[in-house]
Amino acid sequence: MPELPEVETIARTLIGVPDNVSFSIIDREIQDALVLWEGTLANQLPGDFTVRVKHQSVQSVWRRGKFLVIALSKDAILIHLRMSGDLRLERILDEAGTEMPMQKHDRLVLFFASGIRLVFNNPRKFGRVWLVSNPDEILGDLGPEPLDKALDAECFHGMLQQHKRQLKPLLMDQHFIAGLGNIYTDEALYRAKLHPIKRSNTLTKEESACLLDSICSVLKEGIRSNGASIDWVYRGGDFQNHLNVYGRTGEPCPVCGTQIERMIVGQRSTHICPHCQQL
DNA sequence: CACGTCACCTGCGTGC
DNA sequence: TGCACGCAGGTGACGT
Repeated sequence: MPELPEVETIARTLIGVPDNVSFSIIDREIQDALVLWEGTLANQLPGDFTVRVKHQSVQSVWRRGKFLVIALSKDAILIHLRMSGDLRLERILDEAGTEMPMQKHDRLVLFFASGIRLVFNNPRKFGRVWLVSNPDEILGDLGPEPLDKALDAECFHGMLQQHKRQLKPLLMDQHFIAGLGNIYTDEALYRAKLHPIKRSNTLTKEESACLLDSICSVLKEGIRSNGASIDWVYRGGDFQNHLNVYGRTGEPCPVCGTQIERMIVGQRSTHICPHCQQL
C-alpha cells in the first residue's frame, strides 16, 4: 500500500492547506454516498452505510499507521488503501458545468456539500473501508507510531529484544510498529546498515538507536516529498527519486559503489547493498 | 513463537 | 501482434 508517508500526504490533502481551505472536507457534511463495489465495505452493507453516514459532517481527519481516519459527527470512516488504493478529492462539476466522469476502478464515492466528492479508487480491490462508532475497534491492535516521541531508542531496543525475528518481517508487522511497508523498510535498513534477516534480539543498543533514527528520517523525508509514486499508481509525490536501494537492483550503492542486490525475505522482494549491510 | 504458503485482485513489462 | 508469465507499495488465515 501506500505506506505511512503516502497516507499522511493524503490526510493532509483532505484537511487542506491554509491558503486553500475551500478544498477541505473538514466541517463539510456528507450528503450522500455511492457504493460501486460492495466488497469495499468491510463491516457494512451498502444501504446501511449510506443511511448511516448521510448528514454526518467531518470533525477531523488523521492517520494511524496506514489507516486514514475520517472522524464524523457520530461515527468514523476508516480507510485502508492496501496495495493499489487511492483517494481523489475533486469538484463534481467542471468549469463548463458538466459532471466529471467516474474513472475505471472507482469503488466508493462520498458526496460532500459545496459540490465536492471524495472518490475511493481501488484497481486490485484489496483496499477496505470500515464504518465504526469507535476507531479503536479496528486500530486497537496496531503497534506504536514510529514518529511518536514516546517511542525513544531505549523503548525501541526493548521491543526488538522481545522477539527473535528477522528484522524486515518484524518491521513490516503492523502489530510491532505501524506504518512501514516494503519500500520504507528496505530504505531504513539500508540507512542503518543492517541486514534484513538479522535477528531482532541480536541488535546492540547503538544499532537499535540507529535503526529507529533511520526509520524516522526516511519517513520524514518521504512525507516532505509528499510520498512516493511507484508503478502506474501516481500520487503526485516524488520520493521514488530519492530511494537508495528499493527498485535499484544492479545499480551502484550511493555509499560504496557495490551493486545493489535483490533477494526474497518473508516472501517479499528485498533490496540491499551486500557490502554495507552484512550479516 | 517464528515462519512458510496461500488467497484476495488487476495491470504492466518482458520475452517468446 | 498476441500471449503466457512473473511481478507489484498489503494483510490475514492457516499449517508446520
